[in-house]
Amino acid sequence: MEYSGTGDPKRSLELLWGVQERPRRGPKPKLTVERIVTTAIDLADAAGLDALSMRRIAEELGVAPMSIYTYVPSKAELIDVMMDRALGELVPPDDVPGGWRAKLAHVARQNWDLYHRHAWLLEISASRPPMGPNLIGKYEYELRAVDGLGLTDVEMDSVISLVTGHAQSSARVSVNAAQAERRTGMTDVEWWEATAPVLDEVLQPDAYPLGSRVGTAASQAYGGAIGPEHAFEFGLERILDGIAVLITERASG
Amino acid sequence: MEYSGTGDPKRSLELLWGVQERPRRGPKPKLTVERIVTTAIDLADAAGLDALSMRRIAEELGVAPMSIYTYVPSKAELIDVMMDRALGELVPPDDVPGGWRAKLAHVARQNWDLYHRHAWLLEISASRPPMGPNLIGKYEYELRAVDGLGLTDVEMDSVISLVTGHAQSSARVSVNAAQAERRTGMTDVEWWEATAPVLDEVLQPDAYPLGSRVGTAASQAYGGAIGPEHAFEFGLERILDGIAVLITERASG
DNA sequence: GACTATAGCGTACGGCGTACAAAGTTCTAG
DNA sequence: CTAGAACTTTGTACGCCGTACGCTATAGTC
Repeated sequence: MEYSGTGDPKRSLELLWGVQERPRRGPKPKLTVERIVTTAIDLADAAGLDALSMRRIAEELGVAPMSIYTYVPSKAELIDVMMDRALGELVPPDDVPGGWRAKLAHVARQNWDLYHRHAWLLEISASRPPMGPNLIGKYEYELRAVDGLGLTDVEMDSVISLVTGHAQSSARVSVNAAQAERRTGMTDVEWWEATAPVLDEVLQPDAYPLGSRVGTAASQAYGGAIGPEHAFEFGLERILDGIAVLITERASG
Repeated sequence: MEYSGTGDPKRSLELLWGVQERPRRGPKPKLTVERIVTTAIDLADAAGLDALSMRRIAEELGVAPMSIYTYVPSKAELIDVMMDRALGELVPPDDVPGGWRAKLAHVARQNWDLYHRHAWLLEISASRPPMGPNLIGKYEYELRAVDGLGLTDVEMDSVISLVTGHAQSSARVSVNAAQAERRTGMTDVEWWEATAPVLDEVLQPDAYPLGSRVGTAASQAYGGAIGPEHAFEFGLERILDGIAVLITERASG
């Protein structure tokens, strides 16, 4: 597990906002923070955060491992910058036609997509969020989706957290499922074929009637890759319905 | 990041269900899987999954590191067993008075509490779930909370995923916030005092009007430890409202 | 008493992040 | 034009990690 926000806040922020002034002496730098971040994101996209090592980044850049530390205080700060960079890919909901509901759905799907493009975002434990331009911008335009509906400020914040949290947790399931095969070298079918017989030996017949019935139905209806996406859309509809109830209450009460 | 379900499924299941037959020869084992799992859970509770190493467990048990591998094929399987064991602490919703709504709320809060007691559960990437008695039991009794309401099997599954997913994602925020101080050696106040001035220098005034207003309101209303819990309860209410809409549809349609 | 299955463990390998100090490079001050 | 300061690059080393391998000691079976 990698942790964000463990470094010196001042140094982190300078990095995130790119406010380091050009030094006036010394040899020309071979690299830039930009190039390091781009390389690191590519590596993490391809192989996950576990496979992202300072040595590996350096190798990719044709440089000694320790050279990276001239540009970035530690791996934690690098990951902060990677994260903020990735958030810059999100498309704000402002131009989405339709009311709050369509805009919130757009926000959720943008987040869902982003986690699939950069699955390593799900491996970061953001104790203290990297306060970069893109994170702050994200918060701002996501809030605009629910502005002017009669919700309190605190409710607006809660609604955004709920919707983005749902996107994150659904994406986690989806991404894990997609990665399981690569990681274990075993397809879902192979895994189940190895698991089911042993499970049958150990399970009392009809000990779990509901679980067997529902589990079978669910896996048959949306077996494989469609399952998590369906769960995401299903949950999103319920959540938006629930938010609609709140908005109606506030409007009529 | 630690991964579950990466080992041989057959061996994993034998471990989870405790069906290894007692060997008939050789020296008396010093340890049991039980003791190893208990020790590992205690260590993980205290210091997180990162600090849980085979060497550390062995030290705690007064044994050489490699001895653990007599009982457990690898760290991945050990974590599978730890996870299933932890799930055994959950209290089923059957005896909760009230209808589906009270029962689902109970399920959500049980999950929320569990993640706080065993924060390391959030660090496990469960690509293939450990099919132990407690995981299977959990699915069964959670489904009972929404049985007989006119929902399809697939909908029942989706509802449970939604509720437990919300508990997990809210707990993740809460746990991260609680751990941030220990991890960084810096309180929230100190962190913000170091962050805010640098941020002010770099931010255009009024560039983010909504974000500033709402962010301030949210952090003042539920500053510190209450924030995540409020977000959890808020989200739970919205989700249950949304599920109510679905149930009403199914009943009337 | 011989055989064998099993438990326990010492050693070693290849990975990680990064502290530290030495060496090389470029600019500035005098 | 030169000396030294500021800066970049890098080699080495430390202490962690999971665990493969093979040896030794032990306990049950024939």
